[in-house]
Amino acid sequence: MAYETPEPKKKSTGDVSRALLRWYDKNARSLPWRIGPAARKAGKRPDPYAVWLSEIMLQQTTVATVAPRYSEFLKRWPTVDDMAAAPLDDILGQWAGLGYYARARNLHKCAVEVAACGGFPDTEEALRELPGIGQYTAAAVAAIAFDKRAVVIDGNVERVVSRLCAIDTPMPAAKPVIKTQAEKIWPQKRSGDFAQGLMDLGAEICRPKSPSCLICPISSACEALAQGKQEYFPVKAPKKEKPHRKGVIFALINTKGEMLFERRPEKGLLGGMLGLPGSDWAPVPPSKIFESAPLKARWNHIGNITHTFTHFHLMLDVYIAKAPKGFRRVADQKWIAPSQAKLPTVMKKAVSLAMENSRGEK
DNA sequence: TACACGTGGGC
DNA sequence: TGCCCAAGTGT
Repeated sequence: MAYETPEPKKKSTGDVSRALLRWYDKNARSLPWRIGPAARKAGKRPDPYAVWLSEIMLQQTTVATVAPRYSEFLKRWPTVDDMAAAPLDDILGQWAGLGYYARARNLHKCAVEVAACGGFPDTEEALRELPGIGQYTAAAVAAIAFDKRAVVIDGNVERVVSRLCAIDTPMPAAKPVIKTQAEKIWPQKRSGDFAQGLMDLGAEICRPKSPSCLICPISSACEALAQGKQEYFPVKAPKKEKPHRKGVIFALINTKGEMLFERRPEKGLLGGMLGLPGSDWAPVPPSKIFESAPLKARWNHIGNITHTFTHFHLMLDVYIAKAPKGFRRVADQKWIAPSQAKLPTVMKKAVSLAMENSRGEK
């Protein structure tokens, strides 16, 4: 018998947005910064400050990581005016461990600007001018907080749309293609719910690995599924190899058991954060190891720690010593009890190793 | 356009 | 263990 399977009925673009919104109405994740679809329909609007804060924290960071940290931020600084009035170092300390510290520096800068203007602007264009707000965040805040129609494209949306339309141009060249296709399915109303629905779909159904196409509300319109190539999209360029870098780092301990920390330069890696003094991080270990030490002392090598950043692997040799009588810290240095220091993770690792080996050094 | 910029969890 | 990935932005 030569009968072919009839082509399944494809949905129109309007059908896709209706199906997605219907799915979102029933399956929206309950998140601390979110007004659910039912309350939203009843007219409840989220606080733009809360939406903005959550969006900044969620940049390249998982929902599971952000949720508790978001609540702490909101409790400490309930309004944008509170945040604007806080010292930058308090923001950075509260941000410690979250990574991408430029977000925290821009968070403060943005809060100051917004507080000075009496509130957040409500258009994508004006939001886009604020520090730390790029194309994605401007669209997200405009849509979610202000109910504006804005095409919100994050990693989830890219994945869903590239599969839906089987876009085989490799990333990031596919971005304009994805934008064009997203524009076609984007509804005029409920833009914020549609964006969040697409993101929930990407997180829970249209996952990077083993997507749950069987329960996907828009599977009948999915070209990737029709081709049996769900996981093939989005097509990505091959990754570059991470280089290895090395350095040394010094833990100086005083008689109170405090450790000497420095505030790192405002720009660049871990900018503005607290860290232990040490060498630069280069492809080779420093030739004159003790030139970067905070003083001449009997430094005791206790081992090394490793850490992988986005773009390189790092190995640091860790040295400890006890501060001699009469040692005076310089301006940007501070004595802090190690348990109380708000540190980036790589520094936490070095401090932990130093603490484990500090018997006899304090 | 390409790269700098963190971290923790999953497999 | 090591690689992939997560609601991106700035330069």
